Amino acid sequence: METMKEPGSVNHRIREGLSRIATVMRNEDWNRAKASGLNPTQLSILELLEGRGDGLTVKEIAANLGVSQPTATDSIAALERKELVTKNSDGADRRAVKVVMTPKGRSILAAKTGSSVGAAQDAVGALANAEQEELLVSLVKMIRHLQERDAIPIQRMCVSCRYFTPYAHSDAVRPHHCQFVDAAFGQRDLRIDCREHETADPTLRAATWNLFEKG
Amino acid sequence: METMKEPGSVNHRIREGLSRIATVMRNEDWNRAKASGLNPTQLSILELLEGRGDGLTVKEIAANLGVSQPTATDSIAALERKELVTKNSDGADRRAVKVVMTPKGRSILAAKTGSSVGAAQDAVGALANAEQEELLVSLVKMIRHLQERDAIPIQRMCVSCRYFTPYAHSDAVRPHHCQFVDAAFGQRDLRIDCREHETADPTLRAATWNLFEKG
DNA sequence: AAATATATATAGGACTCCTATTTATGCAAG
DNA sequence: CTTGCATAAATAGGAGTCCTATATATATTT
Repeated sequence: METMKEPGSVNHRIREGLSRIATVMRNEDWNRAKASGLNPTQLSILELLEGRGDGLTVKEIAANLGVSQPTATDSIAALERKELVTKNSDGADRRAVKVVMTPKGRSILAAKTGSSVGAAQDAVGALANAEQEELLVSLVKMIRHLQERDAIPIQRMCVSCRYFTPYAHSDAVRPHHCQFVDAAFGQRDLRIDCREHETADPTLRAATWNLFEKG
Repeated sequence: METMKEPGSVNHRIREGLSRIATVMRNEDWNRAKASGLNPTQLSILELLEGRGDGLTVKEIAANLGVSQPTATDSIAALERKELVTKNSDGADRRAVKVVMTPKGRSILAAKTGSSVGAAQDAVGALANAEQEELLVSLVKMIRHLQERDAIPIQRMCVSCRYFTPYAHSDAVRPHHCQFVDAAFGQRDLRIDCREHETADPTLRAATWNLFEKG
């Protein structure tokens, strides 16, 4: 469309759109967090720690938050002051620490979860079911692309999980199979952050992806 | 999927996915901004001001950034110190100020724009063309939903523009029409932030949306 | 003219976020 | 086994985001 006045590719416009929605989500995060006496960064550390009994190292937390290591140290310190996390020494490496949630941290998280749908999720709800599914799959593809390029830490998604077998069934609604729970499930149930996730080795990951993408 | 261990709706998972990608984008923004001696907030104010000769009020900037008004004042002050914006008094309302870019601000923005594709846009590029189009349309729908609920300021999108006529042509590739440039264009050219945007009145907006959604 | 509403600015404080550097380990090679 | 490089986290120092509450100046309404 050279006739249009503005430059820019679809990619660029999609980025713009994502960015607008991200702004709304950041706002919602503030409100969600404030209700627990936290700020969004602190809350997302808590969420990150959820269901990871062994905890995470400072470095891992920094990578997941996409901030520098000293910044992660800062925010973890803020959570320590509030007694929502503690640091255990990592048995294997005495330089490292494992940050784990305290019971108090868990209760704060439990109180918050489940409440508050928020405008952004509401906007997703305005899409037709088929569109939601397509959107979810597109996001999975994008995140997977980022993972392969080390632009994002490995996420706990089905497509990188050793328990996942795509298109194991001929059922159009529930074609996939999760060996962990030994059950069939559909595109719209693809996990972005599954507690039971276990990263498959690169060979299996590649094979799984191949199957998944072909559909 | 009650058989799966984790709770959560598609909405929730989509939100998670959006949030992961937002983290990557935030990181890229840091790098883009740093290259200009700015930080992401300052850069996005500059981008917001781009192509708005009259400038924007502090309040409008705060709304667009999704932050409180004093925070906007803070960041604008930081930009003033760097002489990238100035405040003009608004002729109509002497309480208000119009923040406008200085030539120096414009040159910084010009230097930056066009460079740097970034991992997030790259990930969008990994999607098939049809998927990109669907993704863009889904984002437009979501943003429009947020606008209607005042959860986001009016964006300069085609679908809220008085120059936009959806499905004016029978051409499957370029069904839409922009009266500003008097040209046909397609779904993948839908603008998220068009300089020429002029907000249609609510009645026209509703009618336009109706046409657009029916497809 | 008084009361109310609106647009910014100010004050005060917690915290994010960075880079550069230090400290304590870990690991590898001579 | 010790010298030396790599890595995990902490510290130091500093700019700036971001909030709430409040003050100030102007609009607007009654």
